[in-house]
Amino acid sequence: MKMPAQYPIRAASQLTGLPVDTLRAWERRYQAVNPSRAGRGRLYSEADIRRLLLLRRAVDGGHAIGQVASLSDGALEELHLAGTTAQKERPGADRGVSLDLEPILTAIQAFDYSATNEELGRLALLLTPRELVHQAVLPLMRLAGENWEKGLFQIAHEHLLSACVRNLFGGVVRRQATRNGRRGILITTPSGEQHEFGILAAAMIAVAHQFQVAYLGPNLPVNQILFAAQNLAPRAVVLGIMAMNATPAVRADVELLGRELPTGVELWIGGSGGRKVVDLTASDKTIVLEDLAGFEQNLERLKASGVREDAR
Amino acid sequence: MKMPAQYPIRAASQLTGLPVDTLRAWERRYQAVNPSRAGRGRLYSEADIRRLLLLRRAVDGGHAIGQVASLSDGALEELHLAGTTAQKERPGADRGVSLDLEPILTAIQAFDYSATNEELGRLALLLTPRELVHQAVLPLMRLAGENWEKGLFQIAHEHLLSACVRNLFGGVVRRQATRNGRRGILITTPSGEQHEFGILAAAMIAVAHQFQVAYLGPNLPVNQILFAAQNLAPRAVVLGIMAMNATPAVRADVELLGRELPTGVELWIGGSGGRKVVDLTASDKTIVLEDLAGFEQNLERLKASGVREDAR
DNA sequence: ACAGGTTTGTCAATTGTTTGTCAATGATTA
DNA sequence: TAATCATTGACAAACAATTGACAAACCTGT
Repeated sequence: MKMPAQYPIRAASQLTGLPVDTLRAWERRYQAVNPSRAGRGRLYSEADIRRLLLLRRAVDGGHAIGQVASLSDGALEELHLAGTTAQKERPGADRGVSLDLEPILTAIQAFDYSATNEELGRLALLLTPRELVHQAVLPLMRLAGENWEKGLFQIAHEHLLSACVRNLFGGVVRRQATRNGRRGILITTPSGEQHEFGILAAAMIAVAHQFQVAYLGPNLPVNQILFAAQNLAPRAVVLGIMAMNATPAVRADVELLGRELPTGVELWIGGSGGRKVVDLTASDKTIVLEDLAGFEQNLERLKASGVREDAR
Repeated sequence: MKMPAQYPIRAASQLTGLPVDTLRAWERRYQAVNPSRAGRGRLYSEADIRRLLLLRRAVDGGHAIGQVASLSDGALEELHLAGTTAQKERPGADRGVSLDLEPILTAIQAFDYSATNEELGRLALLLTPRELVHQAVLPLMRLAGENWEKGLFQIAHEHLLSACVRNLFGGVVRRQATRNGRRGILITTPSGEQHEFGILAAAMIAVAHQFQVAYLGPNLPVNQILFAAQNLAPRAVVLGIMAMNATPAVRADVELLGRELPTGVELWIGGSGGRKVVDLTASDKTIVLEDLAGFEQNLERLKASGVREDAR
């Protein structure tokens, strides 16, 4: 039995970034939330925290608390989606900037490490790992890239964002990697491929799908990938390969893996160089992941096909 | 067959950083723990210590001891905690925690990702970031290296450990980096230096010393380091440089930084290549960090010299 | 564009509760 | 006898709730 966690007002304040006075004011004036009142002091539930974060997001987006306080959680979520399109009215606003991304973007722009970290953390609390990747981090990286092209951002801005995201993702993967499902996925990149972001995002998606993830980082020699796969006996080995690194050597590595991996272990290749290193004429168990959606489809397929053997 | 370690109240106080009185008060008033009372005085088990640390973490995170004291260990771990866990320095810490690295080593040997992760997490809970680096991670990396030389470990084993450590460190730095102290330290490596472990360890040490860390990851171009330093206005910029990467280009980078960094911003160079890239004849504000101990000495110096301006 | 009214974040004063710490005392051991 | 620990009682600081108030920001109708 799990007691739903309860948070006193101080903890709620830290988690939401709202001052305690504001928490009380919102409750007193608009009944924005109604935390339980066991004994002395308010106790906010997880749902309350989430709702407060939604409210904050709305308020940060320019809505008046008096107007949105009575909305349902669902309406609050839609409101932010609607806000992204309605944003166009505002002149000079970037297109498609989700409302909740703006605080982060301004934090990055101001080169405020703490603020970037905190806001990212709040988003992580509000969203599932999957949503975090799709709705927050990927758009953020895209926006950062655009801003760089426009001359608004420096490389350092991107490093700031990347470093914060890297730490955040690492923490999430770490927490979820223990005691998740029993289906395993091994994630890494072959020798020569240093880029980590793609496989980290993949790891986030995988944990969101309840897979037990073994994340080994980038740049692992083939024979070692093989060794790891033999020991971990995952359902699939996922490799990320960028186009610029899709060398003949890597292609040979992938072929080797396709041949030598234990039966029952699939080989999935993602990243912009995925297609380049897989020999499509050889119809083996190697699968090219065109994008994250394709990755998720394969995860779902695995989940479905694995039900029987899991139920045992 | 070894007896589970038992700690008298004084030792428990040292290990947890909680005053003796508090330990007794928590037990008397909330039955937060029930140490065995074999004859003379309380004897806390490892599990008790762990639980006390969890409780402390929760309390630091804004929870009331009266509310959380009755929660199970599992529930305590589940609690989301916002970033402000300003881990208080424990007086006389560092002392003989019977650190058993064996479980982790066997977990790595067995290539058990979850177990490695879990054991590392347990240590992280038990130790301050500083102790974690000195007493757990560095020894582990050394042991892994030795085992590799002996042929017991593969490269994959080291990757497994590195990946887990990377995620763990990232999470710790992330949590502590949010408005801890007001003293700032910028940590990164210059272009061409990809190795991240050293600067990550440095970041861990720095947060343990209550510094506000801006960790930007490796491989940042000089002009961007300069840009970041101008924006963040840290007390020091810390660069990690390995001997193999101590190229003339990097040397020029370091010189440039030594010249151009804003006044009041020190430049610290660490890593095995530190000495090679600093021109010792030019007596500027650049400091070579021989090892982590030297790093900590400089941190202490900064802390001491900054007292006045902090007190304002 | 401007005056008047409303919204809203923040602060202050007061009251009651929780919690860390301390002092006094007694018991046991080296 | 000195030292360590347990117990108990006590107390001040920190914390939370409530109410009231205020100023800045924000409408809104002219």
